[in-house]
Amino acid sequence: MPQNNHVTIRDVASSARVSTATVSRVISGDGYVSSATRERVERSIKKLGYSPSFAAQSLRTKKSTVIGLVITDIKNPFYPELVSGIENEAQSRGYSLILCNSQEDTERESGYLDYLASHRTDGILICVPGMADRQREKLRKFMGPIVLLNENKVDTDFPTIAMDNFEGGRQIGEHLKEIGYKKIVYVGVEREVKDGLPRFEGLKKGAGVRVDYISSEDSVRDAEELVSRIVEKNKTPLAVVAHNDVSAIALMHEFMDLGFKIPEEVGIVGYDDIAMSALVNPALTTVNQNLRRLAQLGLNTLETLLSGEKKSKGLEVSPELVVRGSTVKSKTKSRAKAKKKGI
Amino acid sequence: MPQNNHVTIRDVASSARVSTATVSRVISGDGYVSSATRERVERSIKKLGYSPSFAAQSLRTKKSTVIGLVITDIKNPFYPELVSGIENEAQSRGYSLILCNSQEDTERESGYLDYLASHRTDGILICVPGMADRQREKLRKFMGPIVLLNENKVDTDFPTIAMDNFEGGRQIGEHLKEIGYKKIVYVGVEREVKDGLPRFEGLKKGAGVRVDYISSEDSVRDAEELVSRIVEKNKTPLAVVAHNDVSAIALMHEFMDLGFKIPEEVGIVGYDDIAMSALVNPALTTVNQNLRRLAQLGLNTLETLLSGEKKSKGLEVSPELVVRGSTVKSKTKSRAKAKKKGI
DNA sequence: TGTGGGTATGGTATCGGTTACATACCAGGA
DNA sequence: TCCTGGTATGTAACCGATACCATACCCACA
Repeated sequence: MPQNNHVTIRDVASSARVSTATVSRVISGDGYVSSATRERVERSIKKLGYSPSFAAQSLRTKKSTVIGLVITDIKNPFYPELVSGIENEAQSRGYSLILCNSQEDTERESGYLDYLASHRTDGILICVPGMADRQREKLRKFMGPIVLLNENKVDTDFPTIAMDNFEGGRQIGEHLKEIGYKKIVYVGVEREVKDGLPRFEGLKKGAGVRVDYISSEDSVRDAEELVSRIVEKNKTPLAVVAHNDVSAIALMHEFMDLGFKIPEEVGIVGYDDIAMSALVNPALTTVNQNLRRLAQLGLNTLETLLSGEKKSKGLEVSPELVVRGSTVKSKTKSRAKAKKKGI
Repeated sequence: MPQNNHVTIRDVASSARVSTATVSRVISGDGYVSSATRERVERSIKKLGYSPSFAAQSLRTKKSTVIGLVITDIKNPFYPELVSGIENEAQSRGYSLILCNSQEDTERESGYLDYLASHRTDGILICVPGMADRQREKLRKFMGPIVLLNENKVDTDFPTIAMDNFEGGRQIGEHLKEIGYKKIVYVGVEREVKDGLPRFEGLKKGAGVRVDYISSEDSVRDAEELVSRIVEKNKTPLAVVAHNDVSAIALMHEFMDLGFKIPEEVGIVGYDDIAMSALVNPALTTVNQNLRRLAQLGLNTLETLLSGEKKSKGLEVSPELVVRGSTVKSKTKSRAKAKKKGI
């Protein structure tokens, strides 16, 4: 690696025989600079490999063009999609992201908030259920806009972009009614009742048949037990609606292990539409939460708040059902394919 | 949100009736401060909600305690595991992470390197195959240690932590030999031949039977075509070894659609051991790359380089085979369970 | 010729910390 | 008594940018 001292704006200035002010004008692109000077400066910048110190810039301008994104756990397959959507949206608006994995840990949440504050992050996006409540104090002290993603708008003073969970549930319900399932079981995750309840309500509304509600702390770990509870109490055919795709996939796995036919005997529906859901067998019927839209609205809100306006709070994003093989038997692909390939 | 001006060290100093130097000593915890003064300062800090400006600190000290982590795409399920491992390791050593999604895009790679340079990031971890070559110039100019993760050590001047791909392939091979598959097909991803080739070689060595090599640009998108190529040229039983788990799951899906029995007729092996691999049906036999170890070694190397020592380069991490239902028929779980549950 | 506005550039205070150095007090040993 | 060294605190230069202000030139127009 190169020698110990960074190239500064002064090095560039003296190399191009101008003042630091002129170099600064060249970099920022506003103020008067003759084209001859500009070229000379740009050559020097390139020659020396200069890149301006973010610390100095942000100290002086009191802007960081960085926003914090707090999530629970990047290993939860829901988040990579969200992060990716937000990152693209942020980048296209000139912001970069500090990613904070709170890991469901109050200590870490609060540590990250200090961190974001000391970095003078321009704003914060939070997508951690319940965190706004827990960190009320710290958040109130933060100097800059805060937007909650996927949080219920009624619990909080902060602007929120909510997901329309009721509507997602309703779409699932209608779909299942159409197919003709007479019995539906909703499998919730206890920590996420706030999202789960409206989905459950929507589901009942859309399906118009009886819907049972069961839940556990960790529906993946407990998949075996949940499934045995379901099969003890119900006769097939029935539909199982899980709180998320990972859970749905685990449950589907268990049902298949027990010899149940999917979707004829047991229909499975997930939520989130993670990438993997299209790849499992049968592919999973699920609800796409429209994260791109969420990202756009989130950053829109953040930007309007940054520009000083008061934003009307409480936007909502509509999800969309994605129908796949776990509820609807796909045409016997093997035949179709065999023909196509001439086997 | 609070009023426009941040609390500075001067505000704290005047509130506690000491100089800024004393406040600084309290914060950093070194230098002489009487316990009475320390307490007074700490009370003021808490009262005012002060948190030191990272920009000012890092400008003055020329340290950022931030390291950059460059990956290709957080949506690739291999990465969340890696990111999470590295983040934990980094945090426990007092570093925080800037996550850079290069998206396979040379422009973005180079943009992120500028970004990391201007942030005066203390070091960079790169886990993007081939990037070190493409960005040779920029990397050479970067002032600080750079460690390549999962990159072949022979191609580069930078210290690397490699994954022992040959060994991973070998373990798969031995496992398949033990089961008795006489025919094996390796499905590679063109962009990742550098990892794929040693795995293929290890596979041949371990299996001791014929192994075909086919590949495509995107083995998920092309799963249908790949599978039809495989079934045209081979008779069952055969084993298919994919370059990664996502690809393996997609291929397995296709085989099942065509009516093949897994694992009796077609055995499937993946690579990476992503979380989903344990949840699909049948669960996927795969290779765990021991990312925690990778994270530890990566940060060890970075830290020794930061402390000025020259590190002997070229460490390697050994992977471990994880055997599941896609190659070995699990005991008829349904029976066992039915009994256990008294059904 | 004088004035004014557009263009081009330089000087320098400033952002908020850290740290070298200076100062001052106090206790204990020579 | 004086000196020494540990403890405690303050003063101010400095890190590397930005941006306000000043300066100066040129040209057009009154």
